Amino acid sequence: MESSEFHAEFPLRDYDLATTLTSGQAFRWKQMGDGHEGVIGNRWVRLHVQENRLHATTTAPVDDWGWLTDYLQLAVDLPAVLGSFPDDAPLRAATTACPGLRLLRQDQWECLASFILSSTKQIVQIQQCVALLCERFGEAIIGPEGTTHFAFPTYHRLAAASEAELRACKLGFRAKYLRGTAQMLVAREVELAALVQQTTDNARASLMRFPGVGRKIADCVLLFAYGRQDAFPVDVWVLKALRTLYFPKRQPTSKRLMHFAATYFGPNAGYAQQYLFHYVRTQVPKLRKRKKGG
DNA sequence: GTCCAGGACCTAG
DNA sequence: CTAGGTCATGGA
Repeated sequence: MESSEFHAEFPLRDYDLATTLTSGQAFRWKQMGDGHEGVIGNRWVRLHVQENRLHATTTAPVDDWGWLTDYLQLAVDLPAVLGSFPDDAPLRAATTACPGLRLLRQDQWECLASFILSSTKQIVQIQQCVALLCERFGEAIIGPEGTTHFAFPTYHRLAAASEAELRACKLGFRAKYLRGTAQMLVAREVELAALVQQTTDNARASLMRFPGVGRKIADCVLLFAYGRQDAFPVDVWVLKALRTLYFPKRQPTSKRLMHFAATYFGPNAGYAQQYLFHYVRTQVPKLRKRKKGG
């Protein structure tokens, strides 16, 4: 049986797709040749950019591409976002270093589950864990030429898995957190869809009821899945960015740093955070190597 | 071998 | 309230 492919094109402006897909907010994208392949919901998709046009290919018929344009947030006016940032040297450097870096709008459950896995793990390890979870617990999806891919597992499926099965996906101590969260969702103790109507503070408090979800992971989910662009996740990299770029001499307490982060960056603080995160993670190590080698 | 990774949680002071 | 230990696992 011959497999069919379905194609669409979209104009792209101010959008670095490769950097965005691999910037540590989503964990299922693989660079393949001149494009990226991944799974959104229960669709396999290949994306590739040519001359300011996005070419998308899937293996299931599509009558409405909203699932893709929404995921990629193609309608966001990036210059307007950058224009809302405070005008300071660190952000000028960060936005210059990676033009076109964007925030995605991901599935709420997948994002929550992925970031429960993320604690004290490197991005490559998170990708490994997510891939294992999908292979072992996700629904099969038919890709191009009969290849098999997997959707992200439902919380019903993960709630039914044993802790040992989850640990076999290299989750370590995070296994019981993921299982506990899945079970709370099955029991409807928290409804992810209902958080859309809540204020950011209330939604954050609801997310932090899940085991393994503290302030940082809650903010990641608010930012990457709920579009709360004022959410400002502070991980070890962002902490390093704040300390070295904004307070190189002083050594503020972490409480004061958090207060600075929560009040300084404005309505699109989450975007600023993503630029700072990517900047210190990619540029600062280079500067170190130069110093060491030269 | 050592340090560290998109932390959370528990305990002790 | 803050500080420190613990939890797994693998990359650099």
